[in-house]
Parts: sequence; C-alpha cells; structure tokens
Amino acid sequence: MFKDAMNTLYYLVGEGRNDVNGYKSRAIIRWEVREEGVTMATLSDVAKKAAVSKMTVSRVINHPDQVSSELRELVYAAMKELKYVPNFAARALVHNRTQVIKLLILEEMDTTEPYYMNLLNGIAMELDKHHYALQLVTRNSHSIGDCDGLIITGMRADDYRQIIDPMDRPIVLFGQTDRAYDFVDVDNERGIRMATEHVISLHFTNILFFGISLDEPFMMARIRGFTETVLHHGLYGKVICMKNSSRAAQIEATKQLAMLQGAATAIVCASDRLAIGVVRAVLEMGLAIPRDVAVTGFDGVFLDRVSYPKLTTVRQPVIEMGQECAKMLLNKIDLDGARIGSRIFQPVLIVRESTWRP
Amino acid sequence: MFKDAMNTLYYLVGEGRNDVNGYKSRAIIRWEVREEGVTMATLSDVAKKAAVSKMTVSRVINHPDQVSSELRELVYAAMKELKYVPNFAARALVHNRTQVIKLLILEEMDTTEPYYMNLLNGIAMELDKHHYALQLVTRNSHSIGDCDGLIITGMRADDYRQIIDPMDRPIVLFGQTDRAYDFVDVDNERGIRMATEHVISLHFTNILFFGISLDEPFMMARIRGFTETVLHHGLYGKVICMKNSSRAAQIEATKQLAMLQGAATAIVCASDRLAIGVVRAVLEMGLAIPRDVAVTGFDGVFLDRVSYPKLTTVRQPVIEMGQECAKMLLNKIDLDGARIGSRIFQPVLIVRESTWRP
DNA sequence: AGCGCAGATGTTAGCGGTAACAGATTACAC
DNA sequence: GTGTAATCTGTTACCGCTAACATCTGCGCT
Repeated sequence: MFKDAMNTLYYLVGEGRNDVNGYKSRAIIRWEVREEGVTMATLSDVAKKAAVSKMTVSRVINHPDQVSSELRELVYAAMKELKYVPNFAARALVHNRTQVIKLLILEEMDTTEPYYMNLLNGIAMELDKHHYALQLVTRNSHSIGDCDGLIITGMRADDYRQIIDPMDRPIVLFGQTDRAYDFVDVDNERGIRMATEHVISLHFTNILFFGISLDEPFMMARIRGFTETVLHHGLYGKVICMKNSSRAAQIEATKQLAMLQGAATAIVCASDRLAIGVVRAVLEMGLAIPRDVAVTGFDGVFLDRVSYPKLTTVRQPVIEMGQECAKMLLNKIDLDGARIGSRIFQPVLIVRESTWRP
Repeated sequence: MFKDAMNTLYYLVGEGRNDVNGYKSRAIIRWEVREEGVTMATLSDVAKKAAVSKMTVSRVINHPDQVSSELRELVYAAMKELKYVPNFAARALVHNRTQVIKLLILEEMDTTEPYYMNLLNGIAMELDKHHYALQLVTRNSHSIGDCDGLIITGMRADDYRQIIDPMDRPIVLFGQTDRAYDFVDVDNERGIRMATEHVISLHFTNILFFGISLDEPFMMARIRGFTETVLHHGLYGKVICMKNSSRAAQIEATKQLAMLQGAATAIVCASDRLAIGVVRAVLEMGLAIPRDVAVTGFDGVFLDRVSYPKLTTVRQPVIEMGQECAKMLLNKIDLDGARIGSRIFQPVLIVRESTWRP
C-alpha cells in the first residue's frame, strides 16, 4: 500500500484467496485505486480485501460461528485494516426497522427537571451504543412516525385503555404497574422505609410524611413504607399529601410545625422538591436543622445537593434505570415483543446535613 | 374498500390511470389483498394506488414542481389514503448519509447540570423534526462512528488545532469564537451590562463582579460588559474570578463582604451557580437580601428558581439556541458545508427577589 | 414531412446490507 | 466406491428510495 503524488491510496487486493491448506490457489492479483478518506469502507470493500464474498463478511459480523476460523481471521484483519464500520441505515432497511425508540412522557414534565434529564441520559446512552435513535414524544405526538419500540413513563390509570394497550409495538414502562407489562422501577417502599428508620434511629418521635397527592402505585408504595415502619416502632406518624411543589410543602410545613409548637420533628418527604420547601419553612421559622427539625427527601438527583443545608435523601439510580429500560426494550424487540420480566432497583440512603451533623 | 371476516382490507387499485384529457385509457382494474396495519405503506404502494411509477411519487415528494399538477394531486390523495410515511433509512442509504449529528462537549460536563439538559433538548427537538439522530460524544469518543455533522461546545484554544480544524464534516460551534467557524451564542456583554445597569439603578455603589476563571471569549465579553458599564457610571467596580462552583463563590463572598463591613453591596455573577454561593454567604453572615446585598446571576436555567430567595438573572434562551444550532447545521449540510454566518441571541433580564422586593 | 426541442414520465441500476437458497466440500457409514 | 448428511461458502434477490438516463409526447420551425 503506498501513496502517489495525487494523494491516492493504492491497495493490493486479491481476487481469490491465496494458497491455503494445500488447496489449489485461485489468487489473481490486481490493483485497485481508491480515494483516501473520502468514502468509508463498505462490506464489499472488506470482502474484496479478504478475498471472500460479501456474505461471508456479513456472517462474520452476525453469525461468526458459521464461518471457519480461518476465513474469520482473514475477514477480521481486513475489517481492521480498512477501519470498517457497518452502515446501520442499510441494516435497518433490510430488517424493516426504523432504529427509532420513542420515549413517551405522559405526565406533565418540566424539561428542566434534572430527574428527567438523567433518565433521558441513561436511555440515550444505552440506545446510542446499539445505534438506536431516541425520539421524545408526548400524549399528543406519540403516534407521529414509526418506531421499533417505546419506553413510557408517567402513565395514569386511564392511559392504559386509551394509549398503552392499543400500541402494537414492544413497550417497557418506567414506573411500576400491576398490569401485564414489563417495567423498571426503584423499590419505593423500601426507600421510604430506610428514610423513616433513619430518623427514628436519631430518636425523633414526632414523624410526618409529606406525600404527593397522586393515586399511583409508586405513591401508595411510599406511603406504605412510611406507615408500616412507624407502626412497627409503635410511634405516631401523620401522612399529609400535596402537589409536588416546594411552595406547597413550605406552606404545609409551616402549618404543621406551628401546631407542634417547637417539638423536635422529623419530616420524611416523598421528593427532594417537597423537602426543599420544608427546609425553607424551617429556616423561616427560625428553627434549626437538624436539631429541631430533620428532613429527608427522595430522588437524589441534583436538588438534594443545591439545597442548603444539603438534603439527606433516598437516591434512585436514575441513569442506570434509564439504561436498563433501554436494554430491556432492545431485548424485547429482538425477542419479538415477548414478556421478559421487570427489574426493581434498590435505592440508597444518602445521609447529609438535613438530618445529621457530625 | 371493505373488510372481510379475516380482518383483511381489500383495496381497489388501477393498473393504469383512467381516461384523462381524452388520452386513450389504459385502466385495467384488479383487486389486491393487504393485511391491515401490519406493514407500513411504501412508495411502491402509493405508486400503484395512484397508477403512476415509483419515480413520479418520489418526485412529488422531492421535486414537486417537476410533476404535472394533475398527477401530483393524484399522488397526494394516494399518500393520504395510505397514510404514507417515507422511510428515512432508505433515503439515507441512497444519499450516503448517516442521519447522525454528534454533539461534542469538550468541557467537563456535569450531566446533572440543567444548562446542558436544555441545550440538548433544543438540539434534539429540532433534529428530530428532520429525522436526524443525536449522538453525545466527548473528547475521547468523538471519532467513533460516522456522522453528517457536529455541534461543538466548550472548546478551548488548544482544541482548534487538535480536534476542530481536522474535522472533515460540517460544524456549528455553540459559543462565540473569533475563528472562521459558524457559531451560536448569546450576547454575553450585553447580558452583564443589563444586570449591572439594573443594580446601579437600585442605587448600589459598591459593585463586585464574580467571574469564572476561564480565558474564553464568553468570559472576556462578560467582564467587558461589567467594567464598561461601571466605568460609564463613574463607579468603583471590582472583578474577582474563581472556578464555577457555589462553594468557591460562598467563600469569596464571605471574604469580600467582611472587608466591606456591612456596606450595601451588589454582586453581579457570571453564573447562577456562583450567585447561589453568594446568597448562602450573605444569609450565613446574617445580612439581608436585597437590602444589604443584591445578587444577580447568569443563565436562567433552573438554578435561579430553586434558589431562595429566587435569583435575579440574565436568561439565555438556551432551548431556542439549541434549536438554532441544529437548524444551522442541517442547513450547512444541505449547502455542502459552506459558511452560513453566526447567530447571536439577545438575553433577557429577569428581576426577582435577590435584587428587588415589591 | 421531418427536424430539434422541452417537458413529463418511466426504466434501470445501485446505495449497503441480509435472508434464503444453491453449490461445493468434507466426513462418515455401508 | 457410493450415498448422505453436515458444514462451509457463494449467488441471487430484495429492503425503500433516488440519480441518471431513456422514452415519449406535443409543439414550433424550416
């Protein structure tokens, strides 16, 4: 292989394999001219270089066990030398695939909310590895264009009949469900149990739970985690639900703490957003964190760290969960949409200033 | 068109166009059976239905002016009836395109940073419209796989020679540059000028600027915006640069405010992150915002709103800027990589509790 | 009539890959 | 030696679409 003055590469290629194993050689050498760097190597190029058919190269990529190790090595060498990269558009065309996965977000989403950012990131990273594109769709746009599968989040009871059940594509849900769908979620009950045990271990006896007023499985699980833990310790616990906003939590916390007249209190929150509102209320009332009031959040994505004092929180491995969604879905697609079971991640309690000072 | 008991659709299709304009008719009617909903309509299907060749349908899509209005309408009707959606993989294959755009982030990115989340969102939304996929790459991975073009952000002086100049694909930079590249940015100088003018109009006379210690055009512009405005009003202004972290800002603010011994002070920050640190310092010193100290941030993406008190900030239309990046790049690709000029967005001053109380 | 011409439409080939089949070679049993 | 299955490899056709070329039509001109 050498360059001429015109910066053109000359490749030596054989039209047949050279003498191997004593079989008759069918090698007829000829020269081929190729522009440098302008075009990417194709399967054909590799085939020529390795002196095999396109099909053999294709097989080396997709079913390597069907090819003799001898030719396989030849092909690998050729691919390496030509820096071969498969063309995914062509493969998609043959398989009648779109290489598009849709992420359908059914709840109202704040795109700036880091929780979703991380989920998205996890999904996108994983899809990318397999050369799938991610398309963000909503309640209104979900039927525009074709796709190979969907990840759906934020579904409410009504959505099953109207949107999810009629889908004729593989689906993975982000968020637990009692229906016959594969899903990925965190162990919500256990997460809140950990947070509640934590504040109990700090000797708080007045314990409140601030929940989100949604009749969804994940909230039910979190409430259950709280009530069962409190009961188990023979303590008094109060559950208050509100919309997931720091302002709502601030107002509610102010009210509840006033009623408790300064008695040491722990507030276990169902989200970091709520916890931030509680922190504000506490500081505004001139109480001390964590001496007078201990606060725990849930999610552990960004908000816990920008809070001051920093929040003790139940961290969900959101990025990893996103990746798992993608993996499961691609797997499902390969398996023609068969059920493959769900995956529940274990949350981690992160202890910080809002409950504990060294 | 009607269904039979097997839920199969029968379409009536003509093998030739019916008598038009008095030309001899070549219509031979026959029946065709088609499964419902299983396969998507292709260009061929549309061609058959409209009784024209595939090429005519293709032309209606890509060069409608080359087709007589008569046939065009026929084709449109057929496409509509069959709910035709073009197959982008096939088109990409013909045009030797990958339909992939890479977003190359050269600075260290905190994946949780909402700023990037929004940028990404804007880019992804726009690319999606044109059926392009977004691939996130870094300094290490930028050369993996092929793409049709790149959006690059966070570049430093060294990067041009090593990474950017050698690229043989169309590029749009996110962030201003003095080199011969197309870019998208916000008017940094004007943004800081607005913030500075604002605190001056509130009668602050001690004014500090907290910058980020990076020798990049955007920082230079922000510093310039500050110094020129302060000078213009014949005031004293001090510029302090540090790394972009709330903790650094908190430490620096504590030091500076102690030196000023409680004199009313305004601190103009080069990012919301810095501003949040300043707010913490002020509260911890027992000073009042905005009475004793006024604080302004920059970016206006999420952080300004989770701060308490909420930050006055210079908002960049980050999502829109992301969209513009994508639009410019796709345009450039169509134009075979020609220069197309840059786009500078105007920032907006959002006044909130950190400088002004009604 | 015969010519060139322009515009509308059809035909062909091929983008890069793979499934399905066909052909070649070997191994082994009888 | 022959039949037969197992294993490997090549050939063909096609996925959906479009560029380039070929064909056809009617028109105006000499």
